[in-house]
Amino acid sequence: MHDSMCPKFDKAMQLISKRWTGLIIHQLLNGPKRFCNIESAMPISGRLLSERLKELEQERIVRRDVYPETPVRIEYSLTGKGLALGPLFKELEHWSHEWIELDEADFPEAIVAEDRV
Amino acid sequence: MHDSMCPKFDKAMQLISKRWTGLIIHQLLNGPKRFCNIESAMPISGRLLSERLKELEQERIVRRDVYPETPVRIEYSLTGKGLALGPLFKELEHWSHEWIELDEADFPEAIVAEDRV
DNA sequence: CTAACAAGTTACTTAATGTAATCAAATTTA
DNA sequence: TAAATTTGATTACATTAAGTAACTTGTTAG
Repeated sequence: MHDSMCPKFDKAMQLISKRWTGLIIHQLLNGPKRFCNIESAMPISGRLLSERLKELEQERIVRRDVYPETPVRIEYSLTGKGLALGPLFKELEHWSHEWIELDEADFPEAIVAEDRV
Repeated sequence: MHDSMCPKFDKAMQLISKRWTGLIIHQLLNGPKRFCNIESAMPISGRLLSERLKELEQERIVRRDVYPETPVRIEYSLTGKGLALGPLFKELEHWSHEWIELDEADFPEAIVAEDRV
């Protein structure tokens, strides 16, 4: 009978627990970024980055500013709502450094013998 | 070139941003729970709950205790690693109450006229 | 014997994600 | 003038993850 005692918390959880959303917000906590900056900062595809940014814009977590230079420059930045997530990500950083231990499988681009066969 | 500057943070994000994982941990922060308790506390299927609990057990975030009563009772609880996520969820609760505003679509089981046709 | 309960598992459908090619606009370059 | 670049996307298609419902195992109550 899933009571979901708090719909606000549920919605926040839905937002955060959508793939890539957290990493995108974390990137923008370091200041405004352009599409290609975010794309090259994590292994996300253009398709999903575009989709996620649109969702975050609709939630008023991210703002999209168009600079009609040449070539056009579009900057993504956090709104107040987005910036307010800063402490949460600081907390996740803290937890990860205290409790996560890495094994070989956690190094995403490890160069091992097999790669050079 | 996704540098992923911190593999520990990346892994923490992967854990948290997997569907249901956050809600399961949040449930267990209120004390040990059995399979059917968790299942009925959120709209997750037995299939996925079983899968997620196994993953969390492997990450040593959740502990599984078997009580050979009749019928058998199995209790899931948080380890120290899991309990250490408490502040993070407190922070998410805080953020959600400050910034999330609900519209009709966010009430999961709203009873509207159409349901009674 | 039949039903019920807890904690799953299996088979199958649907939705989300990954991959790669392509697009439009405005220049630069050849 | 035609081809090539650059940015911020979008489309088509393959793969993976998630949702749904029926079934399993072991035990006990009726």
